[in-house]
Amino acid sequence: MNRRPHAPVRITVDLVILTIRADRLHVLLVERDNEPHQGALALPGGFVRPDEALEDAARRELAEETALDGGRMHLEQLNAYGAPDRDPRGRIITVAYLAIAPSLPTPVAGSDARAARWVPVEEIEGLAFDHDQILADGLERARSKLESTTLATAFCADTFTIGELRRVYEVVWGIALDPRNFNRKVTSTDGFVLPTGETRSQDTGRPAALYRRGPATTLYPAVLRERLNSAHA
Amino acid sequence: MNRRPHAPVRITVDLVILTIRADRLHVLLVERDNEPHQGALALPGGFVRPDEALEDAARRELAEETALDGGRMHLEQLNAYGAPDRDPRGRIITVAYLAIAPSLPTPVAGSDARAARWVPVEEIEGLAFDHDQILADGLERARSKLESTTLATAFCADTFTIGELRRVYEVVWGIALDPRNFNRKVTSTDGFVLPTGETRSQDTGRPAALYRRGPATTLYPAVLRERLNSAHA
DNA sequence: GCAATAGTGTCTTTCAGACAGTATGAC
DNA sequence: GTCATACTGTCTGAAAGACACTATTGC
Repeated sequence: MNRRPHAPVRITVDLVILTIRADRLHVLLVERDNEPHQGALALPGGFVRPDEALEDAARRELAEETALDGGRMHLEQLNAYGAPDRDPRGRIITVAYLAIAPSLPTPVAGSDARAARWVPVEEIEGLAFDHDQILADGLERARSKLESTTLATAFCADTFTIGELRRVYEVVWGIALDPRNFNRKVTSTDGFVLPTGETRSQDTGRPAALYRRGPATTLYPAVLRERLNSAHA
Repeated sequence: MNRRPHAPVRITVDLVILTIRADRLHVLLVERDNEPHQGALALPGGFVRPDEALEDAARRELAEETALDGGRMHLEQLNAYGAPDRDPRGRIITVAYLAIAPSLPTPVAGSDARAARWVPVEEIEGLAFDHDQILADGLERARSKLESTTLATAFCADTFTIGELRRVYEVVWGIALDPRNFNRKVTSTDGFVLPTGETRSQDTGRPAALYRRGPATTLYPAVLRERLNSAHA
């Protein structure tokens, strides 16, 4: 029935690495310096080594690209993409991963031989291969998981203010949230954030209390996004 | 840097096919008749053909295994599993899919050369390869998506009663739900179910109104499971 | 003083959860 | 009639959303 039932293919991992810079959601992109799609922007990634687990390959690429301690960063598998014609070099299946990086005090640059740079997500179009689709899936995953998990804290440094956490939600969702209701919601959700007892002065206004991540991973009740559900005829 | 950067691997799709039979959640398993794991139970699956998209391969296997019209069944990608030692035959990466089949009036049996059979999920242990993990991930995905999507209707026939839909939730979640509150919730959620105007008599009791799937795919507000969140220290 | 942000309190509405009571069939 | 299930209505408490108000800083 099968012509070549054990058709050999090659496997890559591609990374959707998200961070927030200057109140905008950015993704790390590389400029391709080889064919195919030479010169086009693409998600960072690379081939999986023969005896390497998929997540190990993703974490290796993550460390190479961001020059950060990838081991402490949030990393989760997104999806596998395997359309037969997705890469002109042959059958290449990619397993995409979503990574969340904290806002970096020092801008990361030139960490790798390749020219990697942070690009605001709303300015992105026409990525190489099917990377537009992968990016869209990564964004949707991140937006969705903000609701029901503590993923938002992965965008923050070790300690953060409630205002910074709120800005994560606002930037990733692209909507404004009521600061007062958000404050009540976050501090009353058991295990979401823990007060450190310290405060931090801003440019202006009252200094904000500092928090660190709590032990919770899922949120109940969830932080709700909006009522734009598809529930109508 | 890489020893063999383009290491060839083989790709399979494995299927977690869920259905409800006699008020119990079942998954379709096959008995392996080849090494490795000969004689052990495993998820149905097979190699992806050279020019076949991943989802096409999954739908093909689904149709082969269930002898049903796989085209109308719910099918979604679950995860990729690629531990280097997950298959003793070499580097084999599997992309798992979750399929939901309606309760079948006629028991499906002997649809394929292989001995496939429905097994209640609570009786399953010791599947071949890493299929215990894949099954666990599939169950968790299904349980989670019952909350926020209309996935539950995929377990039902074209027309169904609210009681049948409630039994889907109860069986998949393994908890009891209040029939009266469930009824109010489902019928007041816009686009979830549409009344057909017809009724169906049961063995006993008042005949129930029949509904069909509505246009909604996501539910807002969600149908909540329970408060056993991990939000405590 | 003003501007800006942090944080508290209060009211309203929505909705989950509990449960009384009625409706309609089979026997 | 009894029994079983379908369905409606009502009450309560939890939590989201709106928003007035106070607190603490830099200027």
